Amino acid sequence: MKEKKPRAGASPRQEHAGSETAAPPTHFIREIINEHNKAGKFGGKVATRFPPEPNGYLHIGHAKSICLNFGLAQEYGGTCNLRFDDTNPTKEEQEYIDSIENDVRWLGFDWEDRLYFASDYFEQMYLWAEKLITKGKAYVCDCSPDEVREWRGTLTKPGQPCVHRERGREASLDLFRRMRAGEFPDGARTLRAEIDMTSGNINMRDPVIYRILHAPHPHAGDAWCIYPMYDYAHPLEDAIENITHSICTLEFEDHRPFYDWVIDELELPEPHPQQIEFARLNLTHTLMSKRKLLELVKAGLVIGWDDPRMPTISGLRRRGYTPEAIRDFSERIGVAKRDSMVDIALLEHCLREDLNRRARRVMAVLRPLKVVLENYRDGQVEEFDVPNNPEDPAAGTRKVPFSKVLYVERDDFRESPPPKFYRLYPGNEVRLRSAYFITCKEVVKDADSNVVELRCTYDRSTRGGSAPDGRRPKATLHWVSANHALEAEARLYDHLLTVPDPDAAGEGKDWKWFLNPGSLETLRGCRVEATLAGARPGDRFQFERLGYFCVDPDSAAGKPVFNRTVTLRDSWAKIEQKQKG
RNA sequence: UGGGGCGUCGGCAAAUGGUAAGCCACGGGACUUUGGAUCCCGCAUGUGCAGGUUCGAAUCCUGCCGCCCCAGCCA
Repeated sequence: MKEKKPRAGASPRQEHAGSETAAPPTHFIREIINEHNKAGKFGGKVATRFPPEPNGYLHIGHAKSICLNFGLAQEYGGTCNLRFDDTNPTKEEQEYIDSIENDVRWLGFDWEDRLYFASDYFEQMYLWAEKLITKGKAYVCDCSPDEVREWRGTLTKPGQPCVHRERGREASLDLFRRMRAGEFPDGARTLRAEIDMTSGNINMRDPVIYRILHAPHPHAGDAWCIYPMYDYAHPLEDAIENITHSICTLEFEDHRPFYDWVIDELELPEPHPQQIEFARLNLTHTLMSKRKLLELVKAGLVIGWDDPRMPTISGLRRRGYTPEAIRDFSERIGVAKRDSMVDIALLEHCLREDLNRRARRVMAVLRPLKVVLENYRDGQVEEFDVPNNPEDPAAGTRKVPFSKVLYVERDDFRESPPPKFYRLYPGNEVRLRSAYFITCKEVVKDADSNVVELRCTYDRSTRGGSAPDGRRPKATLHWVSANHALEAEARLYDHLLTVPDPDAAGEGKDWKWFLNPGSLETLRGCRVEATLAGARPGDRFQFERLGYFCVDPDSAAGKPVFNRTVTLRDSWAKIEQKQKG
């Protein structure tokens, strides 16, 4: 948002660009704009818009579009409008409008006073529709949906005009006015553009531009019972707002001829907005379809739109993602016209890079294993200074209490260590971060031979974590003092899907077949540093050696809940994985 | 078998006729009080395929092949 992240050194791309002014990496849309500017097409102006339909929550794919549209406007000293494309009241809700505004703002973009609704233009659109009828470029059609489909032909068979095409302008105008007046039931008639039933482009075979929908509208209320179709409305919205570059996704490429037709036939002022299509974002191991996401929410497979496993902006936010990381990601993936699938590892990389720089470090033991220091005095408590962020000395240090009974991570102990395991095992010495070296002397088990406690000794000469004789344990462990730690819940998230691309994983399996049953693991009884007692929902931390965590709104006083945003890179896990084959 | 797009490393993606950037991932090494971070090194004798033009082709031409989108009164 406000702070410009001073990345350690210039970005490699910028270095490649070769100047201090760091020209952004280019892409075909920038080139189109540059050409327009060179030719003076829009008088050097750049006016874009982000036009969501309020029928769901925004996701990471929308973030790409938001960053593109608002980013381009910023770059070229232009403007970007937030415009709700609310032409279908049967699917739209105020809740979605609110969430979208919130998400765009959270991402760090500002539409100032340019918040628009397509529905605010309905009267003008209606008047223009009448003009089309008067010009003989539109007619009221009485066909049923099935009949429309039949007359339309197929991909390889041209369509044919229905009788209503010939009914005359006056009749159409009269009927259209009565449609608006509410004389007909839903679906009884439509207004259609009159173009070419034989066009190879099916979008030009007299597309429907108005339909009857007796439904209240979340923004326009009950003012209308006929609503314009996207294909008719969108070019007009753009024209009304003097949009110069109307950026949308690839599937609308086929619609561009109609987009231009509408503006041309209505003889709207030049220069007309230019529609430009780019490839939408696809991300591995997740879903990028509003329909499927809605299904997850409705089926209760996730707790809501903001479930931290969701690729929604609200889900990512709750998970602990930062707007900076998402914006960086959007820039790095580039903009092109080829269908692509971006590895979610890149998103995670951008996040780690951002969080590493700014997240406060803290020690938290997720799966506690009790450690008793046999040679440490009962009741003694020491406090150690622990750095808050090694990446940022200015973040200072904090005091962390240490005592005879501690907890360490259960994963950090093995009774019989595999090769290259450097952590605790009988007889081995390790460092407790910022505290002492300890050596495992004895393993205490319960009746079922579960390890329940480690008896260790500490070396008092290693206070602070370094030995006078210079010996250096190969492992440094995080820990908490049993009597001082705070109990917490941790929610560990993994990918939503078990496969990178459910559509490619095939064999006729539905995407739901690939939902990851391990996408959420809830851990209770975690022990965290007492300094976390004052943490507020949304606060982010690095739990040393484990990952980045974010305080969930489900937290209660004294009972914090942490979402694991992303793990740290874990080279031991890789070694272990390889050992397992 | 109509129309519209797109094919460059495992994944993104530059190169705009002058001899294949960068990032992620992956592999190796250095350093390390986070097996974190950081830093080094490696990673397309070749741009879907086949021809052609040219001193020179990922870029131009021809012909194939493959993938995506379109038959909502959704957007």
